[in-house]
Amino acid sequence: MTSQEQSLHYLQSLGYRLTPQRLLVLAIVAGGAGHMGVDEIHRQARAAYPYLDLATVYRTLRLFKQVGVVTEVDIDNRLHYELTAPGEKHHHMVCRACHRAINLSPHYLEEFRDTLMQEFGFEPDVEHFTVAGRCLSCREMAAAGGGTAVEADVGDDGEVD
Amino acid sequence: MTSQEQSLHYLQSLGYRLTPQRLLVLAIVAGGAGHMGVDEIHRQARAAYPYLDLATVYRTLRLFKQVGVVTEVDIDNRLHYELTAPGEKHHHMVCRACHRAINLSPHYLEEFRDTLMQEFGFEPDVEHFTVAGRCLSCREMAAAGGGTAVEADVGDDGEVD
DNA sequence: TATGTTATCGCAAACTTTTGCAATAACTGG
DNA sequence: CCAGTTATTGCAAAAGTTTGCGATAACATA
Repeated sequence: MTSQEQSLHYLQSLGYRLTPQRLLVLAIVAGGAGHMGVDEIHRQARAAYPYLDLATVYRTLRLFKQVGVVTEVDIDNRLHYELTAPGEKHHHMVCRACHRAINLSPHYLEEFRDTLMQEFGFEPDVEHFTVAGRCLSCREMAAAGGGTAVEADVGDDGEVD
Repeated sequence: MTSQEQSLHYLQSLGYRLTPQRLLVLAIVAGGAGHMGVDEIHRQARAAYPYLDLATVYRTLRLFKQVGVVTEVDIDNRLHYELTAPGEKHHHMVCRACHRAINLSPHYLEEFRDTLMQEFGFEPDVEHFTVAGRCLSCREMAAAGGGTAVEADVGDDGEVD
């Protein structure tokens, strides 16, 4: 049984229905390399089934995320998804300058998770964990440029016109 | 010099201009108790200055967040802001069931931050850090209900109609 | 105080994501 | 295999957030 079939069985066992739309979206996310934007998933899906609505894509991906079939990553204010590989799960560090997503092994989070559980009884959503920040190369570039804070901000994200 | 005046001086020192709109938004966020939604900030601002546009509120808050004057929290897919209290900063745990935001001392993050810096050269945005998850009371309630996964999901966020 | 430069604003429109609703189709039990 | 139940879909519209652009106003300089 492939990983996709496993996911589908799992959905069914939770009481969700298996629809062509869900099969299609799952196949596309599984086929794509790395994190895919919602619009790209929708475009590919329409190639196979033109009536598939964007709202369905959003709903489907939200469901997949909820049950743990896919992992959601926020990249530059847009949602991206990738297949959750059971056994080799990972989280993400997203650079707010270059918007690259770097994988992060769950090992780095276990300690943090345990602390939150013990101290607050709060169960963090480590399935869908993302840290924003700045990656090494972007930090080096910013340091090399060495401008004022305002100039640096312009380069980073265009806040200043 | 009040904390607000400090923030304004800081903005100016970075090369940003002091406008009535920025003063107003800052005063409102400073006056509000806890995290405020964007619409609420906008509503209060319009009471004092009716022409202030929602886009300006968004831009202003984004700027404030960027320079560290306010802290952004995502609560139930909506942006909320609160004044950043220097010296007593904190982060947030947002429950995905009841949408309450629980404060988290930065102490719990220092270790994690250091690890990321050392291992990957990645500088996490600890200024604006939020963890999603489920709080103690919501987890207890879910456990008490003890329904199926589907029923539990309905109660949680209405995904299933 | 007058003048020039340009960051910021207001407006309108775009974009991303969510939601209400009637019609449809997936599953269940007979 | 047929009928009943209801989760899911497509569509349309709303909600939340961002962006382009010309006009305005904040700051710097003289």
